[in-house]
Amino acid sequence: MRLLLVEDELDIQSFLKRSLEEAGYEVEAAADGKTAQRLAIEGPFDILIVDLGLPDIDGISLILRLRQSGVRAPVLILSARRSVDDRVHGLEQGGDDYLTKPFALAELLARLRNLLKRNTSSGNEATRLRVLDLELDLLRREASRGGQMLQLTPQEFVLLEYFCRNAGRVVTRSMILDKVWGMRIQPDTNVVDVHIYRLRGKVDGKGQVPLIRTLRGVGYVLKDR
Amino acid sequence: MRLLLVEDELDIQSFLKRSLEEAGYEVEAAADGKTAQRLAIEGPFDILIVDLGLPDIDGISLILRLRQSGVRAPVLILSARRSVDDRVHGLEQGGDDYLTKPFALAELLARLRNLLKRNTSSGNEATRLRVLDLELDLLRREASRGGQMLQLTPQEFVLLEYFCRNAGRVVTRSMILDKVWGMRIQPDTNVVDVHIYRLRGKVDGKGQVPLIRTLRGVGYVLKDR
DNA sequence: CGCGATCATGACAAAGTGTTCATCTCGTCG
DNA sequence: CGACGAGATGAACACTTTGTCATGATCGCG
Repeated sequence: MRLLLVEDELDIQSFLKRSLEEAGYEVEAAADGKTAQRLAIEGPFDILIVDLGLPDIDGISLILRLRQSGVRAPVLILSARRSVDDRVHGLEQGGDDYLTKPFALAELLARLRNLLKRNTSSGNEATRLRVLDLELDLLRREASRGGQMLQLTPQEFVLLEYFCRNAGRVVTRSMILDKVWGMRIQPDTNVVDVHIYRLRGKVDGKGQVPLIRTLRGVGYVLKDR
Repeated sequence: MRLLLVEDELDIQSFLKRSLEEAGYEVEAAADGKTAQRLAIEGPFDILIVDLGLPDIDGISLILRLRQSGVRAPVLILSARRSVDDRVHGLEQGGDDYLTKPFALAELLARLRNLLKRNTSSGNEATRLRVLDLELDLLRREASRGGQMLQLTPQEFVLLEYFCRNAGRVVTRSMILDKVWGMRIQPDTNVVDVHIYRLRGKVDGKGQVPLIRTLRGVGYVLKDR
């Protein structure tokens, strides 16, 4: 595993380099942005560790520039700042991670392994459901409507998932009870009604086109067109 | 869609037959188990509706016998019994469903559509994680150890899922905080400790080999061998 | 229009979750 | 060995989530 370490404080650099080599990485080190950029582009690396406090260039800018140069390897960002730069969060979408100093070496190593694994394994295995402008991420358990995140409770998510799997079809209360709550019989409960009510408050709120329609005496339908 | 209706009460049979035909099904009807068996084996059906109260043979036995004869079509079981026969639940694994009388016609139709869809679409898309004798069903949010169901709360499930995804690797508290709780920084919380404690009570309970090991000063590991 | 059934809604009770605090346990290191 | 510090354990509390219940609104039908 080839690793590029970008760290300007030389004592920290040498300490990390040694530790990383002991952990089995093949480490190249750079103390400033310019060197880092040159190394990163010529030699292919599996992963980069970048300290934000570089003398010649802002760490974030360096990373962005590397990305533009076609460097795809994940970056582990080191930062002394307690208050987190928002731009760092943005970077996480690109498969990066970060760590604030001081940190335990064990944690650095664990995060490196994590980044490498994430990158080599097949892409993110999100399972998604889409119905009109409704979107569910089944693994993250997150839902959104029209791009707007919905703040659903776990149970509400399950209910909405069931609706989406049966979009456009009538689902009766007892079907919902079966599949969402796993109950048979129990004639005297209105859990379904109540949860539909709460779900509507979040999914069909203010000014939106209502998606959950009631069929009196039968059940409910989720509109799918 | 060819449908076999097995119902001994003739008034109900004719009512259902008519209704089902109006709903677009091609319906054959039988009033006893022997006739049902003959019809089921000769003509191929897409779906069967079987009433449990047959005169000559127990409905469940009929279904089992049909299965042995190679009938693969899903069965919707009708039952007058309020108290549910356990064997019926067993059948559900085979892609069947059931309904207790009295029922709304709309519900019968909805369940038929559901059964047909389930059968035609690609098999169940459960996403599973396995570590030793631990098993997680990510979509159902159910976990078991050694075949024994674990009664996990939602948050405990998420935590255990994270452990399983990183089985055999060290995970630090801050990694867990990041990925399970989505927090950065916040040095003064022991949510992780407390939840590990609660999770251990369920996963590593009584006499079991402990799977969650503590690495002092570092974090935790889930044993994977 | 008025009645009854069905559904919606708000209030409440119970369970789940995160925090804080205090006390124990046990490895590690001087 | 003995002290220290990290982690485990357990309890108490506030807050959220979830299910139940009672009541009010609404629909469909005569």
